[in-house]
Amino acid sequence: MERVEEYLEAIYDIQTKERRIVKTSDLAKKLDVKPSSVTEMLLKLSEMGYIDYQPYYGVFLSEKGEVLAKRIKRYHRIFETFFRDFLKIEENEAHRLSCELEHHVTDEVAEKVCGVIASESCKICEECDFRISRLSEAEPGKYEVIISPTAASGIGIVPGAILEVKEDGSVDIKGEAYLLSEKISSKVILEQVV
Amino acid sequence: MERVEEYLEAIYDIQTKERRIVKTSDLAKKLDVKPSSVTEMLLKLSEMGYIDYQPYYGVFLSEKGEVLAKRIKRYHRIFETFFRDFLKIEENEAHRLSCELEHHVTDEVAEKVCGVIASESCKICEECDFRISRLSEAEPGKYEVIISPTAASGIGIVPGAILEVKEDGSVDIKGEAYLLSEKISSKVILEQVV
DNA sequence: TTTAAATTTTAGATTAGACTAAAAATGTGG
DNA sequence: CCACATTTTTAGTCTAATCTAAAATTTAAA
Repeated sequence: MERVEEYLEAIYDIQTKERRIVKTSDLAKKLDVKPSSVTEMLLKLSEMGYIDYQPYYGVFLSEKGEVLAKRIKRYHRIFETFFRDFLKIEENEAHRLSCELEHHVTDEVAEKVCGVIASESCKICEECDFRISRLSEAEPGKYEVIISPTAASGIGIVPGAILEVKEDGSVDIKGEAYLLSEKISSKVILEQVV
Repeated sequence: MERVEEYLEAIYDIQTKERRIVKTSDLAKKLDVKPSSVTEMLLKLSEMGYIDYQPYYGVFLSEKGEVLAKRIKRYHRIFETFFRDFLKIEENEAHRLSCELEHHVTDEVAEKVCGVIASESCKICEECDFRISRLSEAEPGKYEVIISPTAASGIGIVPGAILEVKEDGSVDIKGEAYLLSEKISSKVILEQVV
C-alpha cells in the first residue's frame, strides 16, 4: 500500500504542476525506477480504480485516486512543517521522515499535530480552522493550555491550565507573573478562552 | 533492514525480560510468523554478526546486535513518549507510529524530540541528559534561565540570562551574589549550561 | 510516407520475507 | 532407554516490487 501511495503522489505532483497527461517515463524518472516497473504498477493502480490508464498514452488520477493522493500529501505537509518549523529539524531530514510517516498516520494524529503548528496564519491546510496559537505569538488575553513541554510544568503550565497573557508579554498563571524564553513559549500551544 | 531491526528488538526484549537463551519459537510467537521464517532470519542475522546462533539451541545478541537493539529501542521510547505525553495521542496509536519511526530516525532528530519532552526527571533514557531543574533544587553549577517569575527580573533573572548556583546556595548573576526565597527560586526554571 | 529513434510494454528473472510440508533433532513418560 | 510428542530446520512455493532484454508502438525526420 505504501508504494501505491507513493505512485499516486508522484502522479498527482506531475499532473498538478505540468497540467498534462502523465507519461510512464515521467514516473520512472521521478521515482527512480525503470519504465517497465512503472507499467506494471500502473496496471495495478488501474485495477484498483485509482487511475485512468491508457497504454502508450498515459495516466491521470481518478476521483478516488485524487482524494487519496491529496490526503497523503496533506499529511506530508503537516509533518514536514512540524519537523522543520516546530522541532527545528534540518530540511532534508524533515522531508525524509515525513515521506515515511505520511503513509502511517491517522486523521486523529494529523489533527493533533496540526494543532501544534497552527497559529492565526495556518498555511498548512484550509481544512483545519483552529483558533489556536503559540504562547510566543499570542495576543493579550485568556487562554487554555492545549499542549506544553514538560519543562514548563514546574510553574503550572500543563494541558488544561488557564493562563493570561498580559500587554507587556508576561504570563499570569495561578496568580503569579512569569517571563518565558522563546524556546519554551514557542512550544506552548494555547486555545483562546471565550 | 527494518525487519532485521524488529527481530533484534524482539530478541533483546525476551533476553532482557526472561534472562535466558532465546528460542526460535519465542520469536515466532512474538513476531507472529512461522518458526521456519524465524530460522531463516536468524541465519541472516548471524551472517551479519548481530547474533550468536546455535541451531536447535537458541540465540543471543552479540555486542554489535545489542548496541543496535538498544539504539532502536531508545528511539522508540522517545517517540512513544513524545506522541503519548506531549501530543496526547492515544496509547496504541502512539505505539504503532513509534514502531514505524524508530527505524527511520537519526540521532539528531532523537535529540531534538528528547529536548521537547525533557523535564527534571527524564525517565526516557539515561543517554540523553538534559538538565532542566528548578532553581530551588539546582545543584551548584552554571545555568541558563528558561522561565522566570517577573518578580525576579529586577535582579536580572530573565529568560536567556546565565547564572551560577554556588555551593552555599547563593546565586551569582551579573557579578552579584543573591539569596532567593524558596517562594521565588522554586519558580525559576533552569537548563544547565555545559 | 517511410524509416530510424525513442518510448512503452511484455516476458522472464531476481530478491526479501513470508508460507507449507516434510525431515531432522531434541525432550519426555512409561 | 525407547517410542512418541514437540521443536526446529530444510526444501520448495508464493508475492510484491523490482530488474534486464526483447518486442511492440508511437514520434519525428528525411
